Amino acid sequence: MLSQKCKYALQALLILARQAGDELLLVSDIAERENLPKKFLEAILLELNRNGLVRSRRGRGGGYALAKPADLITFGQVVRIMDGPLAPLSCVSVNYYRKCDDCRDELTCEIRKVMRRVRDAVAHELDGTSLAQAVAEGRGRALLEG
Amino acid sequence: MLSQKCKYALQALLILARQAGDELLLVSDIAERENLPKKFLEAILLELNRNGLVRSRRGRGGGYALAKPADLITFGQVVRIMDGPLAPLSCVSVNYYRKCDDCRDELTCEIRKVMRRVRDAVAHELDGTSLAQAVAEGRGRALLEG
DNA sequence: GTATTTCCTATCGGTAAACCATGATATAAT
DNA sequence: ATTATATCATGGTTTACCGATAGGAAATAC
Repeated sequence: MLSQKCKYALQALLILARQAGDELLLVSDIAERENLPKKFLEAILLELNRNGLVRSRRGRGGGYALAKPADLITFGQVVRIMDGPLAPLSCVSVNYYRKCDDCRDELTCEIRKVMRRVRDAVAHELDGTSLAQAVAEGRGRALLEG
Repeated sequence: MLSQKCKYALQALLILARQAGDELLLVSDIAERENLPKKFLEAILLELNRNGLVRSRRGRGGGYALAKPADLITFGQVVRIMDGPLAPLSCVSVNYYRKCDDCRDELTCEIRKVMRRVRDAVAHELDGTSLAQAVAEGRGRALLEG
């Protein structure tokens, strides 16, 4: 299950994605629009900023915007930043691989084989869906294929 | 990510699945073979018992065996018992559906649409793989299709 | 009736999730 | 410059869950 943090991140990013142009949005505005806890959202956007998905300006007239076009930001990127590996087992993770503590032989582990397929299926969906696609889909029809 | 508990459960069940016939296996034997904490495994098998995946007999000569043929027990069943919903959001869960706390309209939520596909992909893999298939696959080739 | 083995309840330390409070720092308008 | 406005940084709180263990009750075989 996705963390609350990750859900909030996706909500915020989708709002920014819908915001055409380079207009900056305030944390408080996003929080209000989506009913998110403001301080928590602040921390989330900060993390997204450090990871290059979002850019910011501080001080009066400041705020947040996407750091790149919405079709270059995928759900997979967001989930990995917020919640870590997509894989159900670290030993089948591509981006966060780590051997299982007590595994005698990774190559013959039946659980691993199954979970590898799960990981691939999840990654296929999440890495294959961008913010732009999700927004378009929400408008009634998927206009962008990726 | 799967919990440790769930991993242990799958390991134990695969051992039982490999055990032909109705021979009972001791908790201590399973624990020893797979290097699992015995007391913890005890609790896990108890839970699997209460959920009908496993049957037991107590006292001398007692132990555990699968409650039904290995091709009728799927990874999906096990994961749901141990870790709950497969879905990344409760609002897209089929077996554990629950509305998101702060969702204004479930039907237009873009995040939900994406996560629904993820859920389906995961369920397809896990519900489509039985203990028997995993064991067969481990022997080099999948002999059973389901 | 005694040894064996599962069943049941309770507990515990550690860790992470979800926030909140406070203040520092950068920016723009006055 | 000063002030109002925002983001940035740090640290704490509360709650809940995860992984595991302890101790004994209940059932079964010999």
